[in-house]
Amino acid sequence: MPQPDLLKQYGLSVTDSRTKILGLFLNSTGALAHADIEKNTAANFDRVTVYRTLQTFVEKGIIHQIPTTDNAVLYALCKHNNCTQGLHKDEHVHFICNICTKTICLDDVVVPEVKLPTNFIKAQSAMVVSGVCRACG
Amino acid sequence: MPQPDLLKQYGLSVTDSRTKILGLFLNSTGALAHADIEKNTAANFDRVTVYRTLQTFVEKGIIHQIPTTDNAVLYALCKHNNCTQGLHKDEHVHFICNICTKTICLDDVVVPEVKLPTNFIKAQSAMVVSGVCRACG
DNA sequence: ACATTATTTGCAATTATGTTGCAAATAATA
DNA sequence: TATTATTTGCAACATAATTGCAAATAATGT
Repeated sequence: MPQPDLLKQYGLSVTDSRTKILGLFLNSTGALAHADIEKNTAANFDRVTVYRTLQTFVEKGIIHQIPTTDNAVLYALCKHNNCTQGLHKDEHVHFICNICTKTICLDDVVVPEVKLPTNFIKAQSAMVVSGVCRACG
Repeated sequence: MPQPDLLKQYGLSVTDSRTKILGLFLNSTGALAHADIEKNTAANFDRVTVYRTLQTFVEKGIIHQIPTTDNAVLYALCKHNNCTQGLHKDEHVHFICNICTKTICLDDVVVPEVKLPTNFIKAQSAMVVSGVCRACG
């Protein structure tokens, strides 16, 4: 589906920045940082616009934030369509390659369950694995 | 072991800031953020000193950085003594309580293994679970 | 205990990161 | 195409983090 239709489907008005930024995600294998987006859009959008676009996409369930070990802020597309307004359900493992430094969503690797100590109640869980990715191995 | 001896053991010169900041970690149940440290040291150390002290502790394997889902930067003591210069081996699960917002190291809950896709090679893994902790449940 | 050497600290300046209000520009709609 | 609603970009602000360098402090050898 082309970007404009995708945006409409999520109830968003179609603007230049949204179309281009969504395009970046659709054409990227790994996750993107705020800085990647600022650099890679030929048309330069204001920092604020990028922040607000990313925020909107997260709220609508188009992209999700990725937990990292080094506390960088990364985003990637929600590929299984079970994310909705504000509720993200992408409990898949994320992989950080130490060679190419890309972060990849392992969409088919589910975060395993763990046995918590008594009286701890789980709501959500996230897992990040680092190492060498397929492309670099 | 008192802080000064601990510092010496790690090959660090004993200074006021290091002793006090290490003391904070030793007396704390949960993880600490940079801000916690700035607030809780009676003697006010410069922000830069706090940053550099934390960095030194991480390098020496005294504390480790904790992955969080909301990209806050948190540190906690390495309790099992298998962390060395630059190489951290604390693959335990971290728990974030949504009520008291504390982050707790579940030192005895090991991060489970996952089956990665073909040609992905694992080096390290981290897991964060959020929910309600024992104290708040 | 003290002088010398090495390390650490704090300050100032700089850079990066993220937020808010508001007027102008753009998109949706009727 | 006119009207309304939304979005953008600017300016200002707030916070977080890094660097160079001189002064202060700790370690070392005698």
